[in-house]
Amino acid sequence: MDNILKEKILIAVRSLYKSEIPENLIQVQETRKDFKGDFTLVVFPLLRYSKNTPEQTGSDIGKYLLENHNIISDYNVIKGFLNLNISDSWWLDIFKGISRQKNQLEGLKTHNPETILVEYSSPNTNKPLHLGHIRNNLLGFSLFRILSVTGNRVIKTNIVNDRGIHICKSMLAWQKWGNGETPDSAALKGDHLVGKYYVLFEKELKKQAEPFLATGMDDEAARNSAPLMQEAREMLLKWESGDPEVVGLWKTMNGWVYEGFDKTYEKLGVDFDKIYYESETYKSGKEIVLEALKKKVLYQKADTSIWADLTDEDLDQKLLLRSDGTAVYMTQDLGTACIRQEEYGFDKCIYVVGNEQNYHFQVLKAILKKMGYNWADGLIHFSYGMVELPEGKMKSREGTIVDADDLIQGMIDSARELSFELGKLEDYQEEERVDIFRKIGLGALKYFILKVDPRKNMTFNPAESIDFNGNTGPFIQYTYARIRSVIKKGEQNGLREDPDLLSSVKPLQKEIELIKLIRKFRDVVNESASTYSPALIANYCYELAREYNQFYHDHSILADENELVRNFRLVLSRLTSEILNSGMWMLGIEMPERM
RNA sequence: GGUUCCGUAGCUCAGUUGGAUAGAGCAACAGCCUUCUAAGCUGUGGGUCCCGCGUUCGAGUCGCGGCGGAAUCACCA
Repeated sequence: MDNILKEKILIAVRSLYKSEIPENLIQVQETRKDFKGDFTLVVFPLLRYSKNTPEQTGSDIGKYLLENHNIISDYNVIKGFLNLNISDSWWLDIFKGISRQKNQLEGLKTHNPETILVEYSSPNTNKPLHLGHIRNNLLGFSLFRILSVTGNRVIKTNIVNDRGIHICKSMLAWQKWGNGETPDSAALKGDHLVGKYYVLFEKELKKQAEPFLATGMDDEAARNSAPLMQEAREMLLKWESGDPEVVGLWKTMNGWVYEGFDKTYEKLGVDFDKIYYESETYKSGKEIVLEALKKKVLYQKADTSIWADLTDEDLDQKLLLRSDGTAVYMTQDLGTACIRQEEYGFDKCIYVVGNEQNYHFQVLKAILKKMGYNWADGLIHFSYGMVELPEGKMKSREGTIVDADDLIQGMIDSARELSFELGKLEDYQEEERVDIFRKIGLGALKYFILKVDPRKNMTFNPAESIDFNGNTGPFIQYTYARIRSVIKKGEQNGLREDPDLLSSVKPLQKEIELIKLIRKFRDVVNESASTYSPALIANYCYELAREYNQFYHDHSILADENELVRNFRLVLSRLTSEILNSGMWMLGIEMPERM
């Protein structure tokens, strides 16, 4: 549409001013709400060809277009802006085209399909998931849906950080003070039980570190001097050498954690096609590093540690293997990337990882390229912002971590309370209500997080509950439920859509506004796919729902006396509901039929 | 200190490749349910778009310099 219009304008100005005007000077945008018109041509760039005032240039072009194209029904000029009205029949043609689509996701698969891995979640196995992980999971899953819809082969992967000193801390605390406690005996989710021992470890460690602190040691050194810390390190060494007892405990406790994680993932509605474990991938990272050392891409220091020199790329030197031969974080990421390229031959691998690791991924890519892996160009760090509290970062030591399970349950409970206050769903079975409250509570949570530009840090205030009114998930769900209700009622009264009745309608302004928005859906999805931004879809859905609610408020759908109007509004409503449903689906948000 | 990111209404956030008088929601206040779901709709108040300079016909948007905040610069992950 915009392109068709642009083309017509280009031809018009070229013939008016008899010169080869470059295409990029034709700037068409949607007309602002407070002016009359549908699209606006900015005429300033054309003045050097028209050699005339902005006003005169605008009306010359407007007059030409009005005379030569029946798409244009009217125009007006204000300062250097030519506002064009599109004829009703054109809007209706577009509308009819969209109404014939089987579903609103049809026809989005336009660009060349790629194989894309999306890595997200990536938890540590020593504590439960928190709000930061929720943002990560929702973004990753939504990206998967958006990229799939636009025609790519997308593989969801998760890499679990299941080894290292932090895991040993929980293990050691459990061993010392756990008395054989299990998730069953404690009636606690496995990840929370393990997290409890991690916290206990830190608490005991702090106690033990105090005497050292008193001698004037700094915090770090004091903690390292505590016997508990030394025990934890011994345990890590035992784990790395395969000590059966330690490995056994490690397996048991990680198993508890996975059971707990699975429940949280299920609640969030996210899943994975392939899960990697660092305990399995770090070895191949070592091999790759040793190989690269042979090829002299890397170098070895006197203490036998191995390094990459990236100083000529304005990056530092980076350690890849310690002098004792053990791997660091970067090592395993190198290994994992190579394994993934072998297994999937991906075009892109998108890492959904917080912006605190920007440097890490810059280095990761640089090292792989230095090693000669050209596919490393396809590594993309999807760097999202932190979730912060009003007073700053969440800190486990200060107990300000917002737990994922608690938050989810709290949202579902709030949905129930609000529904009760409003006197909704009273005639429903408890089973059905539970399902609806879950959809609404999670809808509110997910939308709250996904509507924000992923790159930016965002604030969550635990003291203020997440809203269910205004620019929220439930607002959009509510709009959807109302439409569904209208359609069902129409069906009961024998009202069915009739495509043949669409041509002779005279749409009202509000209805045209809706058609414009409906038309825009496809562009928004493509834009969100190319910029990796679910937020665009979220904000679009809100805009559409708001526009529809105004229409719904002002006009009757089923009770209008004109059959043509009833039919038209029914189709308009149906399309709106389908697009809201599709849009929210891409955000991983489910829509209730009633609420 | 170096690098990167951020700074828009009291609060949380939008703001397309630079375009007209910078928008929503929350909170506050005032209205609208005998009618398809009021988790809705309408209205009022609320702004030095951090500051300055520059580029441009035109800057919240681009460039430079400040100020403020965050992250990172580990033989942690």
